[in-house]
Amino acid sequence: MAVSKDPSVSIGSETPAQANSLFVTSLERGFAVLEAVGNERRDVGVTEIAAKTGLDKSAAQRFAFTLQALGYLEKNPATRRFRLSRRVLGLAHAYLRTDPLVELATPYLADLRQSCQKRVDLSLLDGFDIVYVVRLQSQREAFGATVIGRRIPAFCSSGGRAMLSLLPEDEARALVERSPRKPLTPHTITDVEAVMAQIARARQDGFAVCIQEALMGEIVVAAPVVDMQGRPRGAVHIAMALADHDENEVRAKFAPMAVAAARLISGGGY
Amino acid sequence: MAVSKDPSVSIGSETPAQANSLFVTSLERGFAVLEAVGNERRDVGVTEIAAKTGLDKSAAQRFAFTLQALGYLEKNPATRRFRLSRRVLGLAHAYLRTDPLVELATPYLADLRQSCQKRVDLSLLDGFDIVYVVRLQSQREAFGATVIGRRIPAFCSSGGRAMLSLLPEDEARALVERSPRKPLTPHTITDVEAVMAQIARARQDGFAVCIQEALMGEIVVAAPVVDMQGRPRGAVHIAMALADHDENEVRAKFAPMAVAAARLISGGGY
DNA sequence: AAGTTTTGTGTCGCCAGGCGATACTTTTAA
DNA sequence: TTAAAAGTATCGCCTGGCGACACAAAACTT
Repeated sequence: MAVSKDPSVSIGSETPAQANSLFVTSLERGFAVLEAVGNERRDVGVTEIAAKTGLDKSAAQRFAFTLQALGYLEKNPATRRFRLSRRVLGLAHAYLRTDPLVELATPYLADLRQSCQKRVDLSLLDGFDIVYVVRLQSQREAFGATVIGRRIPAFCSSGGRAMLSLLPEDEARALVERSPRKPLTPHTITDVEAVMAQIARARQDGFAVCIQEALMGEIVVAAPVVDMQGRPRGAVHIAMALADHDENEVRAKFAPMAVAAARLISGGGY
Repeated sequence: MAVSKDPSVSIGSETPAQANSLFVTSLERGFAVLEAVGNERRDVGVTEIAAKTGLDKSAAQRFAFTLQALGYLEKNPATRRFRLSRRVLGLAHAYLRTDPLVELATPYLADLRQSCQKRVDLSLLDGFDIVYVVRLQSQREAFGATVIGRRIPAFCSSGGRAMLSLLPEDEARALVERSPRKPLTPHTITDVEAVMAQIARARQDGFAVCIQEALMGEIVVAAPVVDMQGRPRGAVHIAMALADHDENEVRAKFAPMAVAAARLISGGGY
């Protein structure tokens, strides 16, 4: 689920902050089970769930059973192991229908995709990562299905840097410093100062460009979407193959398109 | 969340079946709250959550608080009301990365989109509905963002009819009869016999065509994906504007492409 | 502006829902 | 065949969560 090593779904060490009396532990445990299952590509059994969540076997059994009864998990009758059910897509759909920024941005993104003929994404900042919330594929990209919900570290994504460039310098720096900066490709810039320089450049330009930092062969330009107070709310990405377009062309031709779209969305009254 | 009126998230009438001692009620309640919030476009407060779920105000408060603490709900500090958080996308992403059919189908769908230059979808059957799990947009469609997770009644969708055509006649009929058959457009066929006739035709043809039954101006052809036992596992859709293509062209040109793709996916060892 | 209603927040004692140890059954591995 | 491991079922204890109530803060009304 997480892009990095997966910061343990475990319950073991009681989340200290939420010792609040309103906190319903069972719910937390249920979600821990759900995420534990979701983190594995293969089906997982109750023993393994118990191990991954820190719950004992009985609890794992009960929560898995309940999630299955609710339709969020499916049980393979043959192996008696669990996997996520299509049902979880319902929540994502509800979110996408609900979020005002998504609703507002979608038509502008469609126009942008139409005019640039490249892959267009909308991402949001969430903790150390950006999350893709909308993806409009380009005509010919064969790879990557719909990566809705995918998370990428903000420090090495164009969208992340675009958004960070609008935060106060110290906030941005703090986030970069505290972020696990595991390189995603050989080209990922991980040095704090170097990343901050990229962010500074983005602040000047009004957009950020990343070259093969998240995915080999890919160049991405992103412009930030802001709310009425000027704080970053998201980012518009245009992504393409480095084989087809060099940095100069991206900055000269595509960056202004991303900026224009982001500005339209920002001004849309969100 | 549901496409129809929304069959009440309510807890009130204890789900009788799941009186099993393994069933963890708190989890069910938590999800009821989550879905109650997701069903509304606007933010909802604890009182309203209580009303919609049948929980009392205290319970609604506790679950909403907990879901917020877990990151699945966001609280607007101004209105003190809740909405779904982007966090729910994580589950969808995990599902899409996990499901073997999705993984298997994606490259074939990309090829199909490439060759037909239309919108291509993959759907699964779930209860009375089909659920869209993959969508590859066409080049110029301006509408509809990523409708991952959207549900459409099976009886009036091409994918649904394609899948139903491979079920035993009585099973298919039972599903159609018991399904709420509220028309989505003036062209939606709701008469059971008429729907069964469409399904019979699909059985013969190996694909189903729907014309403006789910969305005005849209014509869709779908072919079923089957598992090793020949039971339907999903459907490949090709959708386009009725303004651009008539039924004859769709049947002659696009149907074979959908069938071929579905067959490749079916044979992919799922 | 004062009153009135509605909605969100905080508290607390009671008790049933859930916890987890244990035992049983089935499957997988050796 | 045997053994180890994983899934399933049971059950008494006890604590987590339930829900009635009171309080505070908005949001309407007049």
